[in-house]
Amino acid sequence: MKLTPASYLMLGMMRLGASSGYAIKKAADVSTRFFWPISLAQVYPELARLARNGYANRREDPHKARKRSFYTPTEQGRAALLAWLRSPREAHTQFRDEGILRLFLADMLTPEEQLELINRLRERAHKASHQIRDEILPVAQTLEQNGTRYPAIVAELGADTYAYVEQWLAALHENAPRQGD
Amino acid sequence: MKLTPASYLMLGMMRLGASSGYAIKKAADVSTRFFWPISLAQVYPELARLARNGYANRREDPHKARKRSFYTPTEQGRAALLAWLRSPREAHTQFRDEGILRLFLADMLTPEEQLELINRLRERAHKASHQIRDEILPVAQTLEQNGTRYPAIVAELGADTYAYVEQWLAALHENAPRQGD
DNA sequence: GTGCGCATGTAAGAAGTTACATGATTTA
DNA sequence: TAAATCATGTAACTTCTTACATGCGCAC
Repeated sequence: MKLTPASYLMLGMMRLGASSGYAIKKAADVSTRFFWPISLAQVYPELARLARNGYANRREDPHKARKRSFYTPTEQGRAALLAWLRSPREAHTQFRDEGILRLFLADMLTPEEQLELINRLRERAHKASHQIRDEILPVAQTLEQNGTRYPAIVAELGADTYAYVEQWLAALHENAPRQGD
Repeated sequence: MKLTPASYLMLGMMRLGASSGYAIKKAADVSTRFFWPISLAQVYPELARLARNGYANRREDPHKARKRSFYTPTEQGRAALLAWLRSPREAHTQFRDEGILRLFLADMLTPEEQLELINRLRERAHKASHQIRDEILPVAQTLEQNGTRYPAIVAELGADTYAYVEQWLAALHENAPRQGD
């Protein structure tokens, strides 16, 4: 059975204290959303798959009509997570951004439209940076109190990088290429 | 018929002078690869779809045994591309990065392993920045000579952003969080 | 008692990838 | 003449998304 980055994300979230599918999804929404978003329709089947293959224990809450399941990594699950973290295997990355694609083709627009587009992209970077600082970093900082530091580091990296892009686009807007430059 | 960002990418590449499926793929590899990669198995069916629906003209090279097709955008295709460029519709973005996901969960590693991981990510950013400068920017700069400026702007943005991340990770490596900080 | 957040799942489909299959043309 | 590159396409598969369906529990 092949584990994907989403599998490791989920095993990692279990280790950070999220034990139900719903909780894992909520946790991802306030932490990994900017570099590895997941959807509920992924989470439930993948949890079942992890349990079926010995990477997670499933424990059901019996005293409710509607059953709820709690998951914890097995020894095998913890070992697999650690092995992946240590593995030098080429990291899967995919970055797709329709906004940058528009900018790439912006020569077809009028100079005013070009400035508008640059401005929209700048605002988008601003918003991303602030969302990370306001919604994601505070959660990471509570984790920091019991010694889990990297979620906050990653959040800072994200917020700083978007702030850098924002500033870069602001400078481009100032000195935007004009006819005859 | 719904046009996707990949459709617009392909219409845009046609306008920049790439007229065959193969040429479009090659052009994307030295330009949009970092923010909208495409594969040949996407390109050919999508070109057929664009032609079938009136967004592109297909012209076949007849004097060869193995047929080659050249595409140009129709009036409808050019209009659709322009409308999309101007549209304020929310840009589709997806950023998935297994390396950052590893960093997010790096608290499970030993301090030495953490430094190694940071270093690998730093090197990766270094490589990306240089690939853009060495392989993508020069091509964009030849386009600049006939007034097409934005490909070079986008390449600069990419190279600078990766250089910023590289530098950020180098600083993290210097001041890496240690037991007892 | 109604709406919202918690909670679990399935179904259908979009988008993209890798591998396969084929053949032409160029260059060392 | 062999290898690399140009060139076009299909098949099978993976991953992920949206929409659907269901129901609990609490707060107002």
